Amino acid sequence: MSSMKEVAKLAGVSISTVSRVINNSVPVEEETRKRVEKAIKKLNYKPNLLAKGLRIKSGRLIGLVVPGSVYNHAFASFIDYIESNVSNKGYNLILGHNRNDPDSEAEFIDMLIRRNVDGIILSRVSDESRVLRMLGNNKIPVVVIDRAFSDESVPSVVLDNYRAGVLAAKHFIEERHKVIACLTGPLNISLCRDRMEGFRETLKNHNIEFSEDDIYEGDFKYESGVDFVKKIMSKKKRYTAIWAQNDLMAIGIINHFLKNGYNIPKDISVVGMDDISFSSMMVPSLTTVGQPFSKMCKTAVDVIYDQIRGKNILKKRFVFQPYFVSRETTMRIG
Amino acid sequence: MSSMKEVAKLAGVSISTVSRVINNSVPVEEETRKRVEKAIKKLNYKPNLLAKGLRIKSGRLIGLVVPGSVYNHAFASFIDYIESNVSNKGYNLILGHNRNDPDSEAEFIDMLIRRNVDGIILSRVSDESRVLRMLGNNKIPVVVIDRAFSDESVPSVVLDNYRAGVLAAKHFIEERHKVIACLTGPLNISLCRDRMEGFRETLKNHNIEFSEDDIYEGDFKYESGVDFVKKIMSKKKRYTAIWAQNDLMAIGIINHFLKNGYNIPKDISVVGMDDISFSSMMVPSLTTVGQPFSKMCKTAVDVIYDQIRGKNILKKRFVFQPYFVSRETTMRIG
DNA sequence: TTGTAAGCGTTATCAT
DNA sequence: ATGATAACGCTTACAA
Repeated sequence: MSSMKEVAKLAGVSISTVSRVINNSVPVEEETRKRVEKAIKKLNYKPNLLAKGLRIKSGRLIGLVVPGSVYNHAFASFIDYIESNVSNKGYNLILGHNRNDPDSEAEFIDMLIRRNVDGIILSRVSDESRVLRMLGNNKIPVVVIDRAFSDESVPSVVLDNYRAGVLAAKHFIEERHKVIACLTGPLNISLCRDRMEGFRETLKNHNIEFSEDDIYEGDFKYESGVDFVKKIMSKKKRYTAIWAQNDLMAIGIINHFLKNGYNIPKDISVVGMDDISFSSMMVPSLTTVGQPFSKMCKTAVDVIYDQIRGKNILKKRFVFQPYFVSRETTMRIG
Repeated sequence: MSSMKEVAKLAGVSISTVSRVINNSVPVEEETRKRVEKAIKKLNYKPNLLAKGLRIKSGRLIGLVVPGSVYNHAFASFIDYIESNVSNKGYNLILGHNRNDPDSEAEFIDMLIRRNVDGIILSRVSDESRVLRMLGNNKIPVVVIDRAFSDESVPSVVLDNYRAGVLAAKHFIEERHKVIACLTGPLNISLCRDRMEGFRETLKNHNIEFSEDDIYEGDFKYESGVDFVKKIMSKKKRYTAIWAQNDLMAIGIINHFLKNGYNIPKDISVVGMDDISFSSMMVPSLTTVGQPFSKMCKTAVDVIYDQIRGKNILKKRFVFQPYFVSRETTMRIG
């Protein structure tokens, strides 16, 4: 790699002139500019980003923390969308999985700070308060995606999870279901409770019986859909409709029913959530509550970008609406 | 962020002593070390990685280039596994998608070089020769995963794709199939041709008729499985077994058959390839030829790591064996 | 318009 | 064993 010095020498100018040509910050005489540009081309010179970053205190880097799991397809799209948007803005993405280990998560965030990252996108950190503490002194732009921080000073990009529950419930109501169950995600996660609330209240408003006994707590994994089916098959109550709070669990539910000779949707209707790519790639295809991942990721990056450029983020919480996709795993009763 | 200077001042030593304590390169008196360490802790000092990287010419960063696509689940696991291994070795991962655009790919690799990355992992670059040219001058450790470079000087981690074809064919032979088709990936990709060869030759050795007419070229996407079924349904020839060169296409095939009232595997056996997580999460579960992604990714990172440490990579090509997973989309004839 | 020089936060060479 | 100091490659006052 050639350096500015070499370019300067070849062009017969000082290194600051080279810098000026590159950043065209200050006017440079046309003739010298040409000379410098020729030298740059000849040496195939590209500014070193570490040196630049050290000097201007910006690594031109954005960090993304995701909960590490191959099995959560939703996060695969997150990474994809975020990377696209980040690179569109001329930044690079530095990726870190927090495998639900607060220590390695902290270590990663530490690294980010030490790299003079220009922004950090957090999705599902394992220890919110610790992260906040780490970020406290350094005024690095941050945005939380998918799960809001309780600390309202950090901007977040979230789904209207309550509304997701409403959409799922409404669908069941329209299709005249009366005996309904819900398989939630971990209930210590507030978005799961929000989804639950929307679901519960909508059913209640329509005078459909739905109690604590009809709520089952899962962990967002496929297996927990399977386990759930085993559990309810051993009970006397026969549900006609089930909402799983993510597609993976819904798929587990459907598959285990199918394996046991049930017909979906004739015997039982199932709705998922997320609208991952596989939900339309199965038979029967999955009816689900979708999240506008692509838009959410774009917004997350925009929020970081605005902060970088010193714009005041007025809105602290960017709420997106879920959409309902009616496919083949649900049908009308009777 | 505090700097060495501040630590030095607080500890009452010179900044070089601080550096020595941190890197314990040179012996430092126990008493001063303690003092310095106390200062470090007190200031919560962490070395700036840009400054360090600039000085020692190592960004402690490894770049990963993947073909950008949400829909290829296999690459989601790639990213996951690579990140784990990279971070285990104390490096960070900087991620870039090459959306089949040689220019943005080149730009990304350029960035990597300018960041003093310590290694680059390439999977499916769109323009091999260009990448090689870019890397030519800079002796950055490189490894190619999933697809070997024709230039044998670059180490690669690959699957024995020929063997994958053999495994698929063998299974069909054992199950007494005679009328067999294959849906390949893009045939300009050599690994697709390798898979094809293993498949074809094995069938030939067992005197099973299999001609060019039974080979269909797909593009690794779900839709191409669907299209394939449409195509063969309009022909007179009735296949009893199909090998798709990846799971996504296999799933497309199966689903379209199911939608048209066929029974899988009774009417037709289907084998996929990759063993993505969803292949075991469907009904019927997918019989497939698996790739040991986890091991391959670990090896790729190890190969980079060895190069970084100056070890001579003797073997230039690390070949992994596929494994066969017999599940529910295939059955014996008659 | 251009050049000189200081400084970003390290490491490494040289004295001491 | 420790401290000055140059250097890594860049940006940016300040001077000219």
